Amino acid sequence: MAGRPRNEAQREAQRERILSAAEALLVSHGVERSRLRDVAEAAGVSIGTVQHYFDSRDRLIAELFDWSAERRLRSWTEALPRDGDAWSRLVTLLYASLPEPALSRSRIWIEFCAMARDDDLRAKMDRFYDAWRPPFREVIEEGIEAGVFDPVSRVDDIVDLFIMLGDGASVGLALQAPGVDAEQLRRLMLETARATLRPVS
Amino acid sequence: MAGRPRNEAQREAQRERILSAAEALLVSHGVERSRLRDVAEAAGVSIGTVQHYFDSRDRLIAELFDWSAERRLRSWTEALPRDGDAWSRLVTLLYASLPEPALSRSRIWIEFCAMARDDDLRAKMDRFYDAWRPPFREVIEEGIEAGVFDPVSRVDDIVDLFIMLGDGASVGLALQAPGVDAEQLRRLMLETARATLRPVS
Amino acid sequence: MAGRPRNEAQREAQRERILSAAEALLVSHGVERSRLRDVAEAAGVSIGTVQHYFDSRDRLIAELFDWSAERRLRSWTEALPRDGDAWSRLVTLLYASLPEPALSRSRIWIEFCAMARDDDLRAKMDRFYDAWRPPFREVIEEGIEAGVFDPVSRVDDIVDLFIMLGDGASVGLALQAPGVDAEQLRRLMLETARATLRPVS
Amino acid sequence: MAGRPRNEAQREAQRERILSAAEALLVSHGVERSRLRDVAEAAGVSIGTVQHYFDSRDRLIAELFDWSAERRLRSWTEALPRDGDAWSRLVTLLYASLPEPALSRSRIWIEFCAMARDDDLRAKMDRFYDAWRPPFREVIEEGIEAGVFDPVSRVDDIVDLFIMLGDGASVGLALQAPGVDAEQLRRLMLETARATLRPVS
DNA sequence: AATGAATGAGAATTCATTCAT
DNA sequence: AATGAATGAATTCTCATTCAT
Repeated sequence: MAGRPRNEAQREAQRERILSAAEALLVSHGVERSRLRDVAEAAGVSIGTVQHYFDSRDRLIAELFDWSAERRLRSWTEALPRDGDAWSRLVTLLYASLPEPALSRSRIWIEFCAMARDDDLRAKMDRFYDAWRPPFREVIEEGIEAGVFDPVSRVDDIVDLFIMLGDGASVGLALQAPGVDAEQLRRLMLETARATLRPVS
Repeated sequence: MAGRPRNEAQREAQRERILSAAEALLVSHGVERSRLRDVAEAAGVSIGTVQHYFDSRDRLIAELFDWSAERRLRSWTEALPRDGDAWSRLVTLLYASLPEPALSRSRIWIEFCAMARDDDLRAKMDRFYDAWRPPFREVIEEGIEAGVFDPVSRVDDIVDLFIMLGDGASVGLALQAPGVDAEQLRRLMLETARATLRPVS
Repeated sequence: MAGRPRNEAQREAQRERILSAAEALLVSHGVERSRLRDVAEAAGVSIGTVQHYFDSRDRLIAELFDWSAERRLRSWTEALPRDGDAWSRLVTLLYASLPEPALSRSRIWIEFCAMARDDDLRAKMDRFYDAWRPPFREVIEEGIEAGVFDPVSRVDDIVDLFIMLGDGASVGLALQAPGVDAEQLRRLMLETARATLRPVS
Repeated sequence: MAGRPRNEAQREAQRERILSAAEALLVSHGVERSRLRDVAEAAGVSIGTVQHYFDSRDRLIAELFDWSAERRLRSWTEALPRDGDAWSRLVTLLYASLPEPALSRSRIWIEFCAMARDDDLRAKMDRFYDAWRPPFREVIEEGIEAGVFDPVSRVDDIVDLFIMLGDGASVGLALQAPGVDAEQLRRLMLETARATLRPVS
């Protein structure tokens, strides 16, 4: 069947459709078990179309990572509160850093971490990893300046601690480990923040 | 070359040899990139021999996980200090829970987490995940009883926090994220432990 | 060489081409000796193409049986004479039930019988086996009503007798047993029919 | 484990044990699906032992055919009645030619027929096929001389007809075709014999 | 633009055979 | 005599990629 000429918006919609189908597939079957053929089927297009849009499987995966990571980061930064006191803003940040609500978030994240052995993807991951730091740092430093935080250690360490907690939460969720759920994770984060930043009540 | 009958010990040695070679391979190339052929070559046997011992690639991977997980756990529990005060023992535990010394250890661990999609492997992972809790709990409770710990929250939460930190560290190491290294991780763990358990100096 | 989109008819033609090549191969070499590679070569396509159309070797064999059995049955029922007296029509039926003209036909037939161990194929065979009965029964009953047949036993038994003769003929032909050939088989069938139906001259 | 020296009888017993296990396997899984390994397991010996006794898989199959065919023929000839009138002796022969009682008899027979494409086995099968003729011929000719049979056609044709019926019965039984069972087959044989030999009552 | 038939390289799997013990 | 570890050739299976339509 001959294709119809598409304007930019239609092209983009088609791309998103394929990416979205691919992401769902990666979550449930993993990267290596997701064949181009399945992606095409799930997206309701032909294999040829997938390759028309993404050239090769490797590029599809790479673009999927970008798309996925960017979406996650954006949805996080959009959640950044502009007002309120430092503590309440930090809590919002912490909660938003949990790979919630969908379990799929943690799965895909872990999957990408596992793939990050080739330098190309790892460099991307690093940049992504790094992007989490500034917002945390800002709100903490603000709290310190405002005199409401009394951190037990260096700010940088506390920032990295929060990020590690987010990653650890991803692992726990992806494993669906017994006793690990969203509520518990939120509690752990809160308690850790309280213990390390010692906010004045 | 034809095989010779082997006794049980020799059989087991051969199995270990293959598992060991396979682990090294998985660590450096990842699960999906490790072909049977490479495993055989690395172990210095034929592909047929690998399959003689493990039936299929899938089984090899599965058994490798068991073997790997068990070894990691054992090496951790063997590191459990029998004497000393609660704090120094806890520190030993925390340091030992880092997927050190080989950075590669975290890689394979994350890889296995990513694979834990099917219930079979996930159940195994869960049990493994669970095995980390008791030692932490014991030493913390001991410290409390001895009056040297003054925890800021429930013991169970602190235990899970430490485990999450270990997982988060694995992710950070696997990604070789900038600024993340063994020393920093040890520092973070120590500070977190200090902040949440408030050991009496 | 890349494939081109094909319409339904072309697809079917390609399928038939492969099936036909496969049948010829199975006839001459047997099921187990016919490798996918040979089928592909005989059909003038690549192995991948065979698997594109039939998924797996097992499915190819299964579909080949369906295709083969249906063709044999159809060619038989198409040979059913519409006019003439009961006796001459019966003779036509009997002759047509011989796995002639190709001796090879009996080979593949016996091969399929031998494979009919699993219930799936056996059920198919049963249905196929059963399909031979009605035409025989009809012509015999017609002859009885017309008063030209005077059977020595129940019609159903005679029908099954003819079918068994057909199968026995297949075996004899497949074995190329000494003294067994198409002409002798036709004679045997005729004499048996005459002895059991006692047609009025 | 070192083998014990065996006397001739023990050797033969071991052979029979393997052959017997192999036969059962062929019946249930077919020749091609029966691996040496399964035979060994079924016989309770090692693969090496099977090959010690039969050299190669092909020889095992070949010897299995001999053993199986000879056993079937012997059990048939042993059933040959020495006394009684021609008709009752013929009936005994006919019944004994059915691959009864075990369904496995027909299965293995069909299996061997299917294999008989290489000349070596086919020659053996032919000789085996031929062996059925003399006993039938003798009893029929004796009946004719005694004036109790009045055959509708040449004796040779009637003999071959009976043999074909036996083969057809094997096929029907092997397929477990609906309506085909031992009793029906006996009835069909009897009626056919009566119709073609016209015994004087 | 879209399709999917065709390909073939790469990987896993099967299994009879060899032979040291 | 008996074993079964080790092998490797033969085969099937997987799947991204190419490209004519």
